[in-house]
Amino acid sequence: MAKRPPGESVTADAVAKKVGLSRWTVARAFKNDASISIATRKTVLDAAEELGYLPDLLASALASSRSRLVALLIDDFENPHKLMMVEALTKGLQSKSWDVLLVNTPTEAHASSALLAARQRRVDAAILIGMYFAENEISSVLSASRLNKVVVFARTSESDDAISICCDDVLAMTEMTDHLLERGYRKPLYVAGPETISTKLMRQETFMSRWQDKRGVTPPSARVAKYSPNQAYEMLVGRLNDLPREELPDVIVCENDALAIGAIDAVRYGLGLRVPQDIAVSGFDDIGLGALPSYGLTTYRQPLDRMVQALLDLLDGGNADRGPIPGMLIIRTSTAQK
Amino acid sequence: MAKRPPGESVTADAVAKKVGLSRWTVARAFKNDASISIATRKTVLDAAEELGYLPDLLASALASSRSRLVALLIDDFENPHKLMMVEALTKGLQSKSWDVLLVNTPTEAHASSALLAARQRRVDAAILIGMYFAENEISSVLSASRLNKVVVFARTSESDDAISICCDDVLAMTEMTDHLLERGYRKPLYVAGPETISTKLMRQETFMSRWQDKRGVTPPSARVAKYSPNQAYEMLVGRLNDLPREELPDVIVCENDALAIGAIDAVRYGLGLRVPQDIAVSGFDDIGLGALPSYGLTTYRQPLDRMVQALLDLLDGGNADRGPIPGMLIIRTSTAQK
DNA sequence: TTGTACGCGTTATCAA
DNA sequence: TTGATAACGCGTACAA
Repeated sequence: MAKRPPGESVTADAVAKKVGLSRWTVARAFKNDASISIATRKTVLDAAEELGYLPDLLASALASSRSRLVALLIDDFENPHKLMMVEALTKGLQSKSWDVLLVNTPTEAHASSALLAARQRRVDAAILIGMYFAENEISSVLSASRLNKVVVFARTSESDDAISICCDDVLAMTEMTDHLLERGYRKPLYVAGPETISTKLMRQETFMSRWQDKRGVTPPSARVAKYSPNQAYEMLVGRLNDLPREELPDVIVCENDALAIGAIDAVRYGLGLRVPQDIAVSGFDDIGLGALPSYGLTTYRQPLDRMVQALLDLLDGGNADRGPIPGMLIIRTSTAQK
Repeated sequence: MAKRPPGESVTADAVAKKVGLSRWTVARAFKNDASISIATRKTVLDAAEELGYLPDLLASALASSRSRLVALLIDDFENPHKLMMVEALTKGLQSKSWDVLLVNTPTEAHASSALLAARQRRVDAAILIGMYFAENEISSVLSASRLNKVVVFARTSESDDAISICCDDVLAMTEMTDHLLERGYRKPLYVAGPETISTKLMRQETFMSRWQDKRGVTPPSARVAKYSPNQAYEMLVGRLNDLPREELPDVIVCENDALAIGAIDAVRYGLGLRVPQDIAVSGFDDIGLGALPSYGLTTYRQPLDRMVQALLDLLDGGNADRGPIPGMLIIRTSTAQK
């Protein structure tokens, strides 16, 4: 065995020896609901602090088969809203003593191997942050692995193996649509993101059917391959640039804020028009950039705090499947009265 | 011991039994540089695949005291450039079979306990992504823990316990300054971020002294408490709004792109002026948003790929401390000829 | 090239 | 409330 410099790798045995108790008593001092006298616990903890002892989570996981580690799979670092989610999730998880294994899964292939890698680390759960890829792929990996819990965050899930925690998109988009109708817009253009996701979000369907119900016509829509401002910009300029003024939409309804930011720039710098006077724009997610005075983006804020809380409840044994959670419509200047 | 459902927790022993070899031979089949015959390895790997066996990284780390896990400490999810770094780092690390423990450390206190938490997971290294907090704090924690390597990424480090991998800020800012001089700007305003970081970056010092050398005057500067567009926006509008036109700067030099985005919006929507015709703006980092036609931000791209490569070399035993790495000046429309 | 004790630091379970 | 035994799954060192 390699000799370690003294002072390194302080074990429970060392603490036990120091206080003249057994290793198991030391372990109990670090467990919240253990049967141990208050005095003993204090003795142990004091000695532990003095020696610089902290339980080894690897050994703990090995022995207990609970690692208190979760894998966070993310496939798109350019979408600011995903990062808000990562931030909220890490903060919430850490507050409950969960550690986070971050896995960058740019493609479906990565996602499968990522789940396997997570298994090798014995994570207690895997959390997919609104991912692009199809779920049948996931399911097959899951059935072959021993991942206890798989949570799809901020998206609905079709898989029985996965639990979904998400915002109530139908309610959200209904509110948004009603807001736009109330403001008097008549010629909307819906801008959707990647097909695989859009179909799961129910935003487009909700908007379309609600508008149809109220106004009797189904609005046109466009799609970009990625949730990126640049792609929305290019697509919209290409599509709208040659249109006569009267054929332009009076509001561009975007599936999320990343697209909406690109849409606002496209209207202003690509078409040379004003937002909202010539064309209004709405988004979804409430990213920080949209709150800047220059954008003043009307959007829908997802209930991140409650979603994170639901996740924590779920991880700690609760099976509180409360269904979709309502968020909040944020009205700013980008849909100001015409 | 709790009984596990059959099929779960396939161990090396199971594979060994199946192929009629010993457990240690199975382990060798999974080691790259092990002495094992090709035929045997194939036999073992085939059997492993069939059984769904993968080595348990926890047990492996416990036995070998190498976890192939690194902690990534990040304190600011709003700065897009940090996220570019997280993406590049995770991708690079994963490609070399490193797993990443993401630790959200909004405050200094969090950072200290985060390092302890990382120790509990036996990480092989901790990587600090351009953090706000002072390093003496870190050092004291380090000396008390057994963290092998601490890397300060994208910032210089004063601590002997930490290794720094960063862009050559002096070279970068010299190039930027010369570019602005060449374009004929005469009245710059420098916008700095939080003091604790700015002093480490050398960007402001370099700009100031270079400008002084060339033009004989030291430019004025302003500071915001956080690298956020909103704060830059507010600060600049407050400071410049009441100034007569002739006292306005002709170029706003920002310590990074987050500030520059806010500066551009401040000029356009807060002051009602044009960029770059009335006031030019420059940034640093080259975030995606700055490349949008509406911003066209002149900036300096950090050599992320090379920085990540340097980190990987470092982790795999190399001690290649190559010093700061040069990046690339990106000239766009925000500093177009007057 | 292959096989074997032993240890890594902890927890579950039972006994005292 | 405390102590003790037997795992958890694998790596190291050495022997065969």
